[in-house]
Amino acid sequence: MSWTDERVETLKRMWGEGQSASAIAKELGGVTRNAVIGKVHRLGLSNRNEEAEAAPAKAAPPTASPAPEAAKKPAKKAEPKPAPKAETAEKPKVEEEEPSTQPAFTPVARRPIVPAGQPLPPQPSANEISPEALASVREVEKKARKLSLMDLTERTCKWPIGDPATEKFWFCGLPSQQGKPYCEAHTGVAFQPMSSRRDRRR
DNA sequence: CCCTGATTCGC
DNA sequence: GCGAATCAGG
Repeated sequence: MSWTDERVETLKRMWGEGQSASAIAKELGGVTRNAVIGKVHRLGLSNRNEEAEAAPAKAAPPTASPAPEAAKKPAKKAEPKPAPKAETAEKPKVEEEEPSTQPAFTPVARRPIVPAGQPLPPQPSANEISPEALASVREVEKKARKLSLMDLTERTCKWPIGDPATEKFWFCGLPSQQGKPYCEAHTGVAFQPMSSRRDRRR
Protein backbone atom coordinates (compact mmCIF):
# COMPACT_ATOMS: atom_id res chain seq x y z
CA MET A 1 0.00 0.00 0.00
CA SER A 2 1.21 3.48 -0.75
CA TRP A 3 0.32 6.85 0.57
CA THR A 4 -2.14 8.04 -2.00
CA ASP A 5 -3.65 11.46 -1.62
CA GLU A 6 -6.82 9.87 -0.43
CA ARG A 7 -5.12 7.77 2.20
CA VAL A 8 -3.11 10.72 3.38
CA GLU A 9 -6.29 12.69 3.65
CA THR A 10 -7.86 10.04 5.79
CA LEU A 11 -4.76 9.96 7.90
CA LYS A 12 -4.82 13.72 8.42
CA ARG A 13 -8.50 13.72 9.25
CA MET A 14 -8.35 10.90 11.76
CA TRP A 15 -5.18 12.13 13.35
CA GLY A 16 -6.83 15.50 13.69
CA GLU A 17 -9.77 13.84 15.35
CA GLY A 18 -7.44 12.46 17.92
CA GLN A 19 -7.62 8.92 16.68
CA SER A 20 -4.73 6.72 17.69
CA ALA A 21 -2.15 5.60 15.19
CA SER A 22 -3.28 2.02 15.51
CA ALA A 23 -6.88 2.98 14.90
CA ILE A 24 -5.89 4.87 11.80
CA ALA A 25 -3.74 2.01 10.57
CA LYS A 26 -6.64 -0.33 11.10
CA GLU A 27 -8.94 1.97 9.18
CA LEU A 28 -6.57 2.39 6.29
CA GLY A 29 -5.54 -1.19 6.17
CA GLY A 30 -2.33 -2.44 4.68
CA VAL A 31 -0.22 -0.44 7.06
CA THR A 32 0.90 -0.75 10.62
CA ARG A 33 0.61 1.86 13.28
CA ASN A 34 4.33 2.41 12.88
CA ALA A 35 3.79 3.33 9.28
CA VAL A 36 1.10 5.76 10.32
CA ILE A 37 3.25 7.34 12.97
CA GLY A 38 6.14 7.58 10.60
CA LYS A 39 3.96 9.30 8.04
CA VAL A 40 2.53 11.62 10.62
CA HIS A 41 6.00 12.76 11.48
CA ARG A 42 7.04 13.20 7.90
CA LEU A 43 3.97 15.28 7.34
CA GLY A 44 4.90 17.33 10.34
CA LEU A 45 1.68 16.61 12.15
CA SER A 46 3.37 15.40 15.27
CA ASN A 47 2.00 18.11 17.43
CA ARG A 48 -1.54 16.95 17.18
CA ASN A 49 -2.70 20.25 18.60
CA GLU A 50 -1.72 23.89 18.67
CA GLU A 51 0.84 25.25 16.28
CA ALA A 52 -1.53 27.97 15.20
CA GLU A 53 1.36 29.77 13.63
CA ALA A 54 4.03 28.17 11.52
CA ALA A 55 3.54 29.62 8.07
CA PRO A 56 3.61 33.39 8.46
CA ALA A 57 6.61 33.43 10.70
CA LYS A 58 7.28 36.96 9.60
CA ALA A 59 7.12 38.30 13.11
CA ALA A 60 10.56 37.63 14.37
CA PRO A 61 11.07 36.71 17.99
CA PRO A 62 10.14 39.67 20.20
CA THR A 63 13.51 39.44 21.75
CA ALA A 64 15.27 41.88 19.47
CA SER A 65 18.74 40.61 19.90
CA PRO A 66 19.19 38.30 22.81
CA ALA A 67 22.45 36.98 23.93
CA PRO A 68 25.08 36.58 21.26
CA GLU A 69 23.86 33.11 20.51
CA ALA A 70 22.20 31.83 23.58
CA ALA A 71 18.92 31.58 21.73
CA LYS A 72 19.41 28.55 19.59
CA LYS A 73 16.76 25.91 19.39
CA PRO A 74 15.36 24.65 22.62
CA ALA A 75 15.08 21.33 20.92
CA LYS A 76 17.07 18.71 22.66
CA LYS A 77 18.36 16.50 19.94
CA ALA A 78 18.47 12.81 20.40
CA GLU A 79 21.49 11.95 22.37
CA PRO A 80 23.72 9.20 20.99
CA LYS A 81 22.14 7.01 23.57
CA PRO A 82 24.97 5.23 25.28
CA ALA A 83 25.05 1.52 24.83
CA PRO A 84 22.75 -0.45 27.08
CA LYS A 85 25.83 -1.45 28.96
CA ALA A 86 25.54 0.88 31.87
CA GLU A 87 28.17 0.66 34.49
CA THR A 88 27.40 -0.99 37.73
CA ALA A 89 28.20 2.13 39.63
CA GLU A 90 25.40 2.38 42.09
CA LYS A 91 24.53 5.81 43.22
CA PRO A 92 23.95 6.38 46.88
CA LYS A 93 20.47 7.25 45.82
CA VAL A 94 18.81 8.45 48.94
CA GLU A 95 15.22 7.49 48.96
CA GLU A 96 13.34 10.66 49.53
CA GLU A 97 10.10 10.11 51.27
CA GLU A 98 7.17 12.15 50.24
CA PRO A 99 5.98 14.48 52.95
CA SER A 100 2.84 12.46 52.58
CA THR A 101 1.07 14.94 54.70
CA GLN A 102 -2.41 13.86 54.03
CA PRO A 103 -4.94 16.64 54.41
CA ALA A 104 -6.55 16.37 57.78
CA PHE A 105 -9.89 16.64 56.13
CA THR A 106 -11.24 14.01 53.86
CA PRO A 107 -11.32 15.08 50.24
CA VAL A 108 -14.94 13.98 50.33
CA ALA A 109 -16.05 13.75 46.77
CA ARG A 110 -14.43 10.95 44.88
CA ARG A 111 -17.15 10.98 42.34
CA PRO A 112 -16.07 9.82 38.91
CA ILE A 113 -14.81 6.32 38.66
CA VAL A 114 -15.91 5.40 35.24
CA PRO A 115 -13.98 2.95 33.18
CA ALA A 116 -13.94 3.75 29.53
CA GLY A 117 -16.91 2.89 27.47
CA GLN A 118 -20.61 3.37 27.52
CA PRO A 119 -22.09 0.67 29.66
CA LEU A 120 -21.80 0.92 33.36
CA PRO A 121 -22.67 -2.19 35.23
CA PRO A 122 -26.33 -2.20 36.07
CA GLN A 123 -25.32 -3.07 39.60
CA PRO A 124 -28.61 -4.79 40.15
CA SER A 125 -29.88 -5.24 43.62
CA ALA A 126 -28.67 -8.53 44.93
CA ASN A 127 -32.17 -9.81 45.30
CA GLU A 128 -32.67 -9.65 41.58
CA ILE A 129 -29.86 -11.92 40.68
CA SER A 130 -30.22 -15.60 40.44
CA PRO A 131 -28.50 -17.55 43.20
CA GLU A 132 -26.39 -19.32 40.65
CA ALA A 133 -25.15 -16.13 39.03
CA LEU A 134 -24.57 -14.54 42.40
CA ALA A 135 -22.51 -17.47 43.53
CA SER A 136 -20.65 -17.27 40.30
CA VAL A 137 -19.69 -13.63 40.62
CA ARG A 138 -18.59 -14.05 44.19
CA GLU A 139 -16.42 -16.87 43.10
CA VAL A 140 -15.00 -14.76 40.32
CA GLU A 141 -14.36 -11.80 42.54
CA LYS A 142 -12.00 -13.95 44.51
CA LYS A 143 -10.02 -14.51 41.36
CA ALA A 144 -10.28 -10.90 40.25
CA ARG A 145 -7.02 -9.50 39.06
CA LYS A 146 -7.85 -6.31 40.93
CA LEU A 147 -6.76 -3.97 38.21
CA SER A 148 -6.63 -0.23 38.54
CA LEU A 149 -8.31 2.05 36.08
CA MET A 150 -5.14 2.50 34.09
CA ASP A 151 -4.64 -1.21 33.78
CA LEU A 152 -7.94 -1.83 32.08
CA THR A 153 -7.84 -2.63 28.41
CA GLU A 154 -10.16 -3.55 25.63
CA ARG A 155 -10.04 -7.12 26.74
CA THR A 156 -10.21 -6.94 30.49
CA CYS A 157 -13.37 -7.17 32.52
CA LYS A 158 -14.37 -3.71 33.65
CA TRP A 159 -16.69 -4.78 36.40
CA PRO A 160 -16.00 -2.61 39.43
CA ILE A 161 -15.58 -4.26 42.76
CA GLY A 162 -15.71 -2.54 46.09
CA ASP A 163 -16.37 1.00 47.18
CA PRO A 164 -14.79 3.65 44.95
CA ALA A 165 -14.46 5.90 47.97
CA THR A 166 -12.14 3.51 49.70
CA GLU A 167 -8.90 1.75 49.00
CA LYS A 168 -10.84 -1.41 48.55
CA PHE A 169 -11.74 -0.67 45.01
CA TRP A 170 -10.61 -2.27 41.83
CA PHE A 171 -11.81 -3.78 38.62
CA CYS A 172 -12.33 -7.44 37.96
CA GLY A 173 -9.76 -7.50 35.20
CA LEU A 174 -10.28 -11.08 34.12
CA PRO A 175 -10.29 -11.69 30.38
CA SER A 176 -13.41 -10.12 28.94
CA GLN A 177 -15.55 -11.81 26.39
CA GLN A 178 -15.11 -10.83 22.79
CA GLY A 179 -16.85 -7.55 22.30
CA LYS A 180 -18.18 -7.46 25.83
CA PRO A 181 -16.92 -5.22 28.56
CA TYR A 182 -17.01 -7.94 31.16
CA CYS A 183 -15.79 -11.42 31.79
CA GLU A 184 -18.15 -14.32 31.38
CA ALA A 185 -19.43 -14.31 34.93
CA HIS A 186 -20.03 -10.57 35.05
CA THR A 187 -21.59 -10.54 31.64
CA GLY A 188 -23.97 -13.05 33.09
CA VAL A 189 -25.20 -10.75 35.82
CA ALA A 190 -24.99 -7.64 33.70
CA PHE A 191 -27.13 -8.88 30.90
CA GLN A 192 -30.00 -10.94 32.19
CA PRO A 193 -32.80 -12.22 30.07
CA MET A 194 -36.04 -10.64 31.20
CA SER A 195 -37.42 -14.08 31.76
CA SER A 196 -34.94 -14.92 34.45
CA ARG A 197 -35.35 -11.76 36.47
CA ARG A 198 -39.11 -11.42 36.57
CA ASP A 199 -40.63 -11.81 39.97
CA ARG A 200 -37.78 -13.61 41.51
CA ARG A 201 -39.14 -14.98 44.73
CA ARG A 202 -37.42 -13.87 47.90
C1' DC B 1 0.44 -7.60 29.51
C1' DC B 2 -2.07 -4.30 27.01
C1' DC B 3 -1.53 -0.01 24.70
C1' DT B 4 0.34 4.95 23.23
C1' DG B 5 3.47 8.01 20.39
C1' DA B 6 8.66 9.04 19.24
C1' DT B 7 12.80 8.01 17.14
C1' DT B 8 16.24 5.67 14.52
C1' DC B 9 18.13 3.96 10.45
C1' DG B 10 18.55 0.46 6.59
C1' DC B 11 16.23 0.20 2.52
C1' DG C 1 9.99 8.61 1.52
C1' DC C 2 9.06 4.43 3.92
C1' DG C 3 8.27 1.65 8.05
C1' DA C 4 10.20 -2.24 11.27
C1' DA C 5 12.55 -2.16 15.27
C1' DT C 6 13.16 -0.06 19.21
C1' DC C 7 12.50 3.14 22.89
C1' DA C 8 9.92 5.45 26.60
C1' DG C 9 5.92 5.67 29.03
C1' DG C 10 0.70 4.93 30.94
